[in-house]
Amino acid sequence: MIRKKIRDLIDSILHEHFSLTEVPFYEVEKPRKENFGDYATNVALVLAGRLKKNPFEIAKSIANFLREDQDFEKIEVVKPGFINIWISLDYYKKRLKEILELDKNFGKLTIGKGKKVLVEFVSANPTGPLHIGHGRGAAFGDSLARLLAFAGYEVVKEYYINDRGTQMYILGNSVYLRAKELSGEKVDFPDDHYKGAYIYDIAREALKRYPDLLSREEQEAIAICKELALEIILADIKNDLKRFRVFFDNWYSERKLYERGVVEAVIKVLKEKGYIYEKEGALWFASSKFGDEKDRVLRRSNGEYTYFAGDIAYHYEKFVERDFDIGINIWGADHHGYVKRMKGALKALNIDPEKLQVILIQMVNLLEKGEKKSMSTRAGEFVELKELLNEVGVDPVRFIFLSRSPDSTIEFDVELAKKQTQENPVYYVQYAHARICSLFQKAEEKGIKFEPGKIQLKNFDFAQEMKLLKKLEEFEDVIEDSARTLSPHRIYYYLVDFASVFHEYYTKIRIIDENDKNSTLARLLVCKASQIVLKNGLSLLGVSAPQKM
RNA sequence: GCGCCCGUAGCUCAAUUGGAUAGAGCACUGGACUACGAAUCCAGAGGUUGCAGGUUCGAGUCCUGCCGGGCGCGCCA
Repeated sequence: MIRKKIRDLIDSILHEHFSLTEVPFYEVEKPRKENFGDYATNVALVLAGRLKKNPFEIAKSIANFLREDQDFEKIEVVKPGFINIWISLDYYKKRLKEILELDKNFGKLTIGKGKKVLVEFVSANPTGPLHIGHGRGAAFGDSLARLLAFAGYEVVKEYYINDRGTQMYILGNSVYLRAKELSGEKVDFPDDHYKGAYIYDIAREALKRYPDLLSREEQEAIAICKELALEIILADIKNDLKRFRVFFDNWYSERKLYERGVVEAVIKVLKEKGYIYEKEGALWFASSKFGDEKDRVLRRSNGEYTYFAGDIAYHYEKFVERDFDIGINIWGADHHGYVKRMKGALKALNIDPEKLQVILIQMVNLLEKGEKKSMSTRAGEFVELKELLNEVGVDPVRFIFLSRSPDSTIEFDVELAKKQTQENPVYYVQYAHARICSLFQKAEEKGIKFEPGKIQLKNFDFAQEMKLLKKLEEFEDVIEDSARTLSPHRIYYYLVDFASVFHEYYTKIRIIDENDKNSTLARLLVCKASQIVLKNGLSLLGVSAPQKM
């Protein structure tokens, strides 16, 4: 964490020698160009205005203090007032051994300070199998959760199940109607019902389990169908997620929220605050007082609560009863209009809306034979996640989904994804890991004992290894930045970059040289550290790091 | 009409959150295996960051206005 060290050092210089009590935000970054140093800072430029001094002079003065530290090889002051810093080889050597000692824990940070974070994601309605859009949300949420835990947050992963309400009823009725159809009855299948083929499967199962289904009273039969559908679909969803290496700590039932009376209780709280009123037989929440465009219905005139009512109760529990410091909701971008009312509800309940961070994930567009396909669960038109996993595999799918910022729409060309397995960047990164594994096997075969603690680094100059050493050092910074900006895709780019540096090194340098065991061991040390970084990085994305491939 | 997101190389996307000469992969052209894995490497070509203004030491990034695309605007979830 040399970057943090630089920042701490500059902070203390500013306190001591510039008598600044509060330090404004400035950058300590890895410059794009090598000739601008290993790290660079714009601190002098930021301070120029405040101190009313020439930034170049400020930079020179700060640089002089920095030069006293052993870990820096060289410090330069350039043009408008950038300070460019080169790190000493001794520092990197020291770090190499630390990486090996930390192993699985290398990259772990404490910036989360143990804050309790609830990451809620997928939460797809249990009205049909997961499609690839859900897959993106699943990969993202899961990876983000891993990342935050690694960064020192206490993370809980949760799936909110909408197991009640209108859509569930429609699901039950869809199954019921299909069951009738299967028994030879002619039915009018409404357009707003679920048309997927899986409904027939569930209907068949219903008829099998309840042979007298159709002779029962209609509402009772529909209720039976609903429960069965919920059970089967939820099991299917859980199964897909498990296969996709996505595991939840909690499956949070909306229905149980009602059974515990939370919804009623929260509405009562809102009523006492005067934000609830009745109009046209419905119960309304005055969300427009809190930034929403208009007021929203909580209980419809037919007595049914809306989804929103349950969601308010759910979030109330999250922040009040369950005491989470941060709630991160990962929603499809089509739900963006929902954010304002949700935050409005939090404000009304005296909960800081900043505690809730909603990440909107853009759509996955399906391109099949050059044509865009609409994806609707209701119409039964979608590519299922399991189908994609069958054809492409878990690792590539996760890797592709995590390669983009949530803000950007993914154009998913199904044919290309199926065909492209060999050229997928995931193999590029995994290959680097497998190569290292095979190196160690080779070394063992040749009788080279790798004992990190005993390796002598004094006579090895690391000239060829510098690029790798610098890249290794970056890992923790990447974790920090990814966690701060909630951007797992940054890890993706780092890993591809890292693999590239490693492949280049591997091609250029003969690592195992039986005639020079000392140098061989020094090089193997760098390889071991690289292996650790690749493995830890891939694991944050939920992608495997194979020994062989 | 209003709101959110996007517009960067032929295609798919990055860009350290306002930093220095905008980078990768795919595709294309040419090269590298009698040595640890060629699922690799090296080199080349490819750009007025949608357009026009503005803010400042400095803009792909922030502000305003256009243009184009996606999504949403229910007593559905």
